[in-house]
Amino acid sequence: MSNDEPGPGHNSVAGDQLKAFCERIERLEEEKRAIADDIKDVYKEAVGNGFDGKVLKKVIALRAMDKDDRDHLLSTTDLYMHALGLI
Amino acid sequence: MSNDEPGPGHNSVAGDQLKAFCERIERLEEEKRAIADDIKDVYKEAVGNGFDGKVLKKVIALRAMDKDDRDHLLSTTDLYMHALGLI
Amino acid sequence: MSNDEPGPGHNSVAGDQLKAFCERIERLEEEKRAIADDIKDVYKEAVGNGFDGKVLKKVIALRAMDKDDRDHLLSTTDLYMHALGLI
Amino acid sequence: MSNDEPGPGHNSVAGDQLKAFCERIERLEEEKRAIADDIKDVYKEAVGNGFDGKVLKKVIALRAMDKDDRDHLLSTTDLYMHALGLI
DNA sequence: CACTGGAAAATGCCGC
DNA sequence: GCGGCATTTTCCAGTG
Repeated sequence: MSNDEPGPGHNSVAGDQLKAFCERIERLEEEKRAIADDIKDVYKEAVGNGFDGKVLKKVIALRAMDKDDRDHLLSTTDLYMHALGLI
Repeated sequence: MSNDEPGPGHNSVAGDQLKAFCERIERLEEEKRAIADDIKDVYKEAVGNGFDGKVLKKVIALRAMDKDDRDHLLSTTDLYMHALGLI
Repeated sequence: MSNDEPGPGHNSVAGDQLKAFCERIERLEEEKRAIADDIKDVYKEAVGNGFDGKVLKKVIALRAMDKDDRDHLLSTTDLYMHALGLI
Repeated sequence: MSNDEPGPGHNSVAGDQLKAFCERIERLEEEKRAIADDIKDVYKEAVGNGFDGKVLKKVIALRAMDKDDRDHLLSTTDLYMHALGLI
């Protein structure tokens, strides 16, 4: 070992620091996972109430956009669908 | 529509329910995003302290596995790498 | 090892087989990557001709669906957007 | 309509161009899908011959890296795993 | 400002 | 048939 200190073991400082980082990240990831599960539950509840989960997700994405972007997206999509005879 | 009340519009009940689901999901997604940002910050801090972020992520994934799976994975990987002359 | 021949090393049979599998997969992945690049190029060409790449991708997905699914998706989306005042 | 020509319909030029782009992309995507299926088949064959598919995928990724990156990755991972007592 | 790499989301697949 | 997992795809940030 590269030093003479008593202590818990080799490279203990960096090792402890590494472990601390791992634990902080793991804790946060656990929280994130819990929220992701909550989101899934809400989708399930919505589906259970007769809503279409896939469409629900789409409209939430549309709500997140600013109005101009959303209007452009919708009108261009419409235009292309007509040109292709999809509508 | 199922009632005769004056009101904000047709299908207001289902519309309100839909809006409520959207808002619950949006709120949770906001929380999730905040935690994801925290995770990124911790990674940055670790990198700032000299750790390799990519490797850190890998070892966190290994820590999440149960011991048997991890040992099997590591030893099999080693075996294949030797067979291929990668090591 | 299962024979007495001099040779490149231990476990050469399994090692050769492993290497062969790797090479077959790598070859196919290379082909796949080349086609993915071609697809990107076509999108770029379309954008260069004034089309909106994102919308183009959306309508291609719609074309891939069968008519009933597509009609249901479009009408439900419309319904939800109206209910939310997005349209 | 902005012209008086007989013809298949409004905006037929852009519409035809759009359709042509769609068809080119769809054709390429079909090819890509076929190759992806081939890759899956090879993995299945490898697994049928006793190899571990997940590990196989990992070593293929390692083979794709250049030697210096790979060596650094492997040694750093080892270092961290020891520091964390995973090995 | 295009481009690469990496994170997040969406889709599809498989086992239960 | 459905939930969980893996792959794929999409998005975004960092970088040259």
